[in-house]
Amino acid sequence: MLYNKNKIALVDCNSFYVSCERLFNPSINKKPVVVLSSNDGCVISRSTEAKILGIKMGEPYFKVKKIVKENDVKIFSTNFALYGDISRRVMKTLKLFSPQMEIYSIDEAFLDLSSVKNKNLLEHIHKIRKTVLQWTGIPTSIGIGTTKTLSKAANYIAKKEKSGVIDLVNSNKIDELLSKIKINDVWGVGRQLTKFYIKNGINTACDLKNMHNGWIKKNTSVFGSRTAMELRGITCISLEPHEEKRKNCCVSRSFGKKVTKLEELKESIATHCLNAAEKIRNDNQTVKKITVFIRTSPFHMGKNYYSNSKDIDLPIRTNDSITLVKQALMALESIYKKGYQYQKTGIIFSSLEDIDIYNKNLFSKINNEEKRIKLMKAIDYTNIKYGRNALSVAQAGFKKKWNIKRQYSSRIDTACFDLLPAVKT
DNA sequence: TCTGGGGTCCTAGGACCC
DNA sequence: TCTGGGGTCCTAGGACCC
Repeated sequence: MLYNKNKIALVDCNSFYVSCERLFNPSINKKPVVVLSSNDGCVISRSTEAKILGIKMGEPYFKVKKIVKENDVKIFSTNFALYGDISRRVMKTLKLFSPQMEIYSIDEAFLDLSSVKNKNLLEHIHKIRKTVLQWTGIPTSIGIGTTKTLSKAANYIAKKEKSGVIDLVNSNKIDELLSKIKINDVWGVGRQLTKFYIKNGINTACDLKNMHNGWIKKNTSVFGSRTAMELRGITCISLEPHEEKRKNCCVSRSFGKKVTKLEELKESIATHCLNAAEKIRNDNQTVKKITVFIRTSPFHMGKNYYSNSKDIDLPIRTNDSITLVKQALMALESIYKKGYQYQKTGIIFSSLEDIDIYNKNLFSKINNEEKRIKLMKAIDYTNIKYGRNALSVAQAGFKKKWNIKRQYSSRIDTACFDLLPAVKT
């Protein structure tokens, strides 16, 4: 086996959404803070202080209300405009340390640091951490290993260290450290695999690493053996520095309150459809298949539960909002049933392709196609300038009574002048 | 009363063909 | 009326991620 000389760092922002809110509100530093998901439904980011209080990730807000009240926990609704902007600043800073970088999520990136000498490695990652904090105000943890999975593991431990940094490349205690990671905390091991592994006596990352490869291959999918090999330092998941265009685009929302009327469902589907269409136009893509889905609350199964979806295979690829909304509403009407309390609707665009590939449509059914393309461009431009929904179609509704709850928003938008925080002098 | 949203990849099984 | 084997491609659904 070849000795793997890769050095992959995983930089992960600590309690990212909470850290973003703290940037503009220093009074909540060192206090318990949580950020809620859309519709103020679940806890999706917690400060260390909130974690200590026992608030779990993903827990519904109504279940932790008592803890929140008793401990004066600060609450925020999501503000993705803000988090996205801060994320871009963090990534831009990281890129200076390695052009070979893969943005893995809004708050994580893999960096290829193979060219850094071993003896300088630790110093180097401390410098990355310090720079990101200084330039963006966001605290991070950094783990480094010879594979992505090992860097994830290192990062997991780094999060608990005061230094915020763990180097598994130059470590002779890899097994010891991996023994501290429970099997369900290993990257790539989810609920199902955890159940299976524990049943077979594999309880930690170290157990999995030292398990016979033949056994893993036989009993799990390629996924399982890939993870185990990566823990041994054999690269199976390579770094992908080039951003790929998305292959699917989904826009869905839960309602702020239950909805029964077809008219209101129509408004929501039209709204989601417009947002999705804007997204794919922005990426210069067209769509071939759309799926519309509606459902009542899955948490009250059996009690008049209804969930259905409808696919429509478009005769011609398009990204024209008007055509797409029309199709989506037809799909909705075919699955709508009276008498249900709907909780969520959504739309999925799949088999997306680059627009250039199918630029010319011999059989286009849209009259004046050129004009329509110009119209879409005008809509997108106007909405960027004057805010989303400045220009819309009538089907999307005006009142949107069904719209989400967003009770605790910090209302900071770094791209909107009126919502910028003011500094008193 | 109140339970997020947006992705990717893998696999089994069906449809179809020779 | 009986009956084979092998291949490809597509899709739905599951598992996983943040």
